[in-house]
Amino acid sequence: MGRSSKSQAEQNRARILDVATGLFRQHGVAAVSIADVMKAAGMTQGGFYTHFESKDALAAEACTTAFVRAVGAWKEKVREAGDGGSGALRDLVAYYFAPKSPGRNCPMIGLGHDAGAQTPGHPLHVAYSEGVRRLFDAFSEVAEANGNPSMSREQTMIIFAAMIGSNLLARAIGPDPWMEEMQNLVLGSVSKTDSP
Amino acid sequence: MGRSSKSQAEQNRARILDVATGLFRQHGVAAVSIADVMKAAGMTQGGFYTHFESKDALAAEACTTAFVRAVGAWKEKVREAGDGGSGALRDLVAYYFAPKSPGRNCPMIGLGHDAGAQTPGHPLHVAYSEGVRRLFDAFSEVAEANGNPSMSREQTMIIFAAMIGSNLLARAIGPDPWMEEMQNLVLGSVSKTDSP
DNA sequence: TGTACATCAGTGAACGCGCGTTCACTGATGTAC
DNA sequence: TGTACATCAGTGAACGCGCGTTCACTGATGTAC
Repeated sequence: MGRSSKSQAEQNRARILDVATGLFRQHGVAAVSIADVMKAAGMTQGGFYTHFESKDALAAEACTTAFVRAVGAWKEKVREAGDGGSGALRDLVAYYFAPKSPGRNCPMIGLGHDAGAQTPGHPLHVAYSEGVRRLFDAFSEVAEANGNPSMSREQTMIIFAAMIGSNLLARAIGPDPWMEEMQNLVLGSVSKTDSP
Repeated sequence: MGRSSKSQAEQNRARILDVATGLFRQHGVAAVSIADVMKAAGMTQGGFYTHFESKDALAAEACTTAFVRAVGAWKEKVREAGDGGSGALRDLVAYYFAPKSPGRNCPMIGLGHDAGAQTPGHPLHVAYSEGVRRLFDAFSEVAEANGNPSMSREQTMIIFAAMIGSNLLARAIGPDPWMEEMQNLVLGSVSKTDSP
């Protein structure tokens, strides 16, 4: 196999990034090797460095991609729920809790450890911090447009944090009635603020 | 240096476990090597296997130790706050958020990724799951004894989850005004349920 | 449009390195008499 | 209580392995005429 065409190469780069984004969300950056990524992308590992300078560079780009996708998925869910419907936030939280393909796991949880291991200013750390902000902004926007004036910034932040915390435990512990109860209670706390 | 006395060996084993527990809480199991642990314990790496069967076995034991210590620290904080004082839960949450020595980081966050990577039934996974339950029980006990009948199981679980979620983000992002705001709001939500 | 050649995306073996673990060895400890 | 010897906690070098990265090579792609 010789040189690929320019468009084929672009496609290959996109595929590496796509596959890496999913694997990193599922296992974290440190637990996934370049060989894993390239194998999943259907190439040999040597070709990696044609497209990315280093694993670090890929991690940062994949982190950005993961958050962009998560924000996109959230906004689409809200659109599906209908404009300004008062249950939009509840639907969003339910979607967040719903079992998804492993590559669509919450990037705040999947990449949190790797981001925290970097010094501030490191590209992965920056990508993560900005990603979290964008996810919260999307969440907050839905909470505000929820047609419910009593949904304070405080409530929004607490539910956001509770959603993440319960999902962290659920992912670590696995299927468990107690974890389901916790998620249901968090979900229920959204509904409570729904009626004016 | 030849053979150590029986009591010295016991002390050394305890020291390895102690040091490993701290390092694992801070960095996670996967990011810490046996050489790191033994160096921190003041020994060479070969001696490790006199005391533990494998890194896996150490990880499980250190996980148990981490949660036992966390539960102990929580109970002591509550004792310091005074018996049944209505602000005990708030003090506990404030303590949870307070910056601590890295080896005292929340084990639910520090070990969550490693525990989640194991199959159910794996010693580390079991130790983690049981540890989380015990930490929640300790939290719940304080919430119930808080002298406040309006602190429902729902509120208890949500605050517990929110506490974990906001701390996960805070650890990943680092010092940040927005993160402080989030923690203050979570902390504030405890106070709100304090007065009957 | 054809031909000759430079480019470079991708291959696959190799690099140095750090990992978890093993092992021959040491000498102080614990024991038998 | 002393002496002779077996035990075994701890040392430090080595093991195989997988990691991130490099590199000589390949041959289809893109370009110059």
